[in-house]
Amino acid sequence: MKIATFNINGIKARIEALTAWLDDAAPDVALLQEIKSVDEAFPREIFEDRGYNVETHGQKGFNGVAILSKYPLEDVTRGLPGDDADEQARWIEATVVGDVALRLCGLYLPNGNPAPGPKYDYKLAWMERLHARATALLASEEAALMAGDYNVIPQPEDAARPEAWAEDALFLPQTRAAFRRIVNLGFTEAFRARDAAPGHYSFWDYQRQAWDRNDGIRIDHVLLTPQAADLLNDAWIEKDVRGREKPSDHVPVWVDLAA
DNA sequence: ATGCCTCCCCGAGGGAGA
Repeated sequence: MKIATFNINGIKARIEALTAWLDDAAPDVALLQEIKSVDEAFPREIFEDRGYNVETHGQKGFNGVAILSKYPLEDVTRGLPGDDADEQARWIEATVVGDVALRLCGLYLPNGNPAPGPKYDYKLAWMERLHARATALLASEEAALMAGDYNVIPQPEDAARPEAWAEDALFLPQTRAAFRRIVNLGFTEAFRARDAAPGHYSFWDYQRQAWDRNDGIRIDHVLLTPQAADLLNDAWIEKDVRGREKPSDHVPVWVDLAA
């Protein structure tokens, strides 16, 4: 089963690039972030016509996550538990059943800038809720993954210019520690399990010719429970998508599971 | 580099992103 996570930066602006990518790359499952659409406005027919089941958790203007799947999506839940007052659409879960059942969690972790400040407080609180959900997911002993835009640069080698991010919410020690604390519960970070080399990125800013200068950061991640990690065939970043027509500023990050 | 683009809201210019 080939699964990709992709921050598309707006479904309306990305519909042509996204459908071209789907037709070419043919993921079994695509976890999408930043759909920037309410559920009613999401063009689900375009994907259903291509054989995908569609589940969305959108909101007006920004944020929003979705799952496209060639397998039926079961037991769908929306919203990260732990704060009933949180109205931001950043989390969706569903189960797919291939050779084995696999729980999918799609996430769009808050950016958190400027730090310090209320937005950074929200990011850290959200990561604490993620830690709680991750703990429960491990306790279930299911094959499961949490994939999406984490807005976390885990290590200096995940940025072309780490010094430029020293004061940024994506790279502050407290951010990286919160991420490590989740991974260290027992998850496998799929890409790093396959490739330990520096210089692999999943985001390049639209500004300052960041793509042309390869001034990127790696912030889109797939975390696997042990039961899912046992199924890992491969993981990779589809870098060339960034150089296509009217691209998102992120590119797809993939795993291939024996599931 | 106090965001130089891009996308969203709408229908001008501001919020958000990273």
